[in-house]
Amino acid sequence: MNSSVIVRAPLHVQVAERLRLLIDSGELAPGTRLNEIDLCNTMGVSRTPLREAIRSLATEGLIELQPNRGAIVSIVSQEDVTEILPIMASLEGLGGRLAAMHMDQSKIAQVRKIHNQMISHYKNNEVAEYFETNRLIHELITEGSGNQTLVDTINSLSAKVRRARFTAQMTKESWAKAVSEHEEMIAALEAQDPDRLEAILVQHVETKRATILGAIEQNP
Amino acid sequence: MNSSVIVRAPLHVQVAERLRLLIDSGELAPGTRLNEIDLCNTMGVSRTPLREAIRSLATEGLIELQPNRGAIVSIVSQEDVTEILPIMASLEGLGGRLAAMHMDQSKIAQVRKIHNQMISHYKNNEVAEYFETNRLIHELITEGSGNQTLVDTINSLSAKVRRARFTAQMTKESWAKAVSEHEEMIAALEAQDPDRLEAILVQHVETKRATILGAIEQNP
DNA sequence: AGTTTTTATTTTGCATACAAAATACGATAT
DNA sequence: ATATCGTATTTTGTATGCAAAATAAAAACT
Repeated sequence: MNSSVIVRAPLHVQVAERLRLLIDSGELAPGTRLNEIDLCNTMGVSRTPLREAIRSLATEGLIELQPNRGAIVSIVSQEDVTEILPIMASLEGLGGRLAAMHMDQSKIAQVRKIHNQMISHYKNNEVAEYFETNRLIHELITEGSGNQTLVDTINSLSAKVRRARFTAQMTKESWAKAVSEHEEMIAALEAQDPDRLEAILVQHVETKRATILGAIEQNP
Repeated sequence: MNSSVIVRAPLHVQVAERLRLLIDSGELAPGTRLNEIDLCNTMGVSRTPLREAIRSLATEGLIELQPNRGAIVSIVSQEDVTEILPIMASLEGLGGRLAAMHMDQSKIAQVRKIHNQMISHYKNNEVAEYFETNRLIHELITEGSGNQTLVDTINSLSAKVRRARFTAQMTKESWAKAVSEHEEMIAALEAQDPDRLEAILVQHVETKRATILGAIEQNP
């Protein structure tokens, strides 16, 4: 008996993953029309699994179906972002509250470690590395909630905001503010203070919202 | 030129809707295996659109794919419900907060009207009608937030909890408590007090959580 | 009899083929 | 030259066919 059977994922799942990656990386920009035959050729699969993958990503919201006219990479509007961020604030706040209650010392220490890395990236002005460690910290805290549905829900919303790519527009001031909020986050987490961590995370997303909307104003 | 073109929905969308209905109504019970050929016959379509629909519902979480072995109606576990309800509490709270800020008097009056209907259903012990009006009130408040993404997110989570069908297990006490919380909700809404409405809604979902978990205890 | 092995049947996964709609193109008319 | 109509081509939507995997059934063996 073998309980760890290796089952290679179905084609439509693999295709969905590849498409998600292409969309997330911006290689398939928002608004791009998805030509089935072209994609089939580049991916080396037939139309059936490709179409199944497209349907999946459509229900995920990454792709928009246009009946009889195929599908396009969905466009994340300013309104979408404005709608999503308050939801993210609530959910990240909840995640932080639960994480402060449930995370053990070793995991908290791990977050602290990455936080320190992030700070040094900030000081060295290493933007890409900063964003990556930043993302990782939020991910670890959310996962620390122990609520997988919460993690999934946040990820799905977060993916859309990320795709809008306003992050690069961060000013010196907003960056400094974000970093100082992160200091407070870690302190609240180490103190295992749910109320405080929740409040800081809600505030943190609010800062993010202000940053993003500020950036949008300048690029109309 | 005609801007209101009638485009009949693609088959896979129609099929997905019918499947969703069958699952939601319990006609397709959790755990039921979905035989493609059988479903094709009953629905009068070929396997291609059916499979596309199944993939969609799978990413929605209503269906679980089992590679090389088809799909089953996904089973909502007690853990799932335990995870979902705190999220619903946060989101409904946010919805209420926004609704208290944005809803106009006529819409608030509409909620009051349905609330009064709900109360009379409660007094007459009309359970089904009570639940329907109850659901409608929550829907109206959430929609009153003006945040469509929030509405969608809540609906998606709510659908899973509803499918678990623990609602029938409500005791006299928990029912009374829910009703009194609803009185407070309406008062807060009419006073257009965001903080209060948010707090009540969070509390309300907490009551629901206690009711459901109490019911689960008795039916192991 | 019970268990394993082999064979047959069903069911899913993927590819292809055909039909319908949409788009692109060109000819004709004004 | 532009606009409109009609035809050709492309692209999507749906159905079907074939291969592989899984399940069920039958046979062989202990």
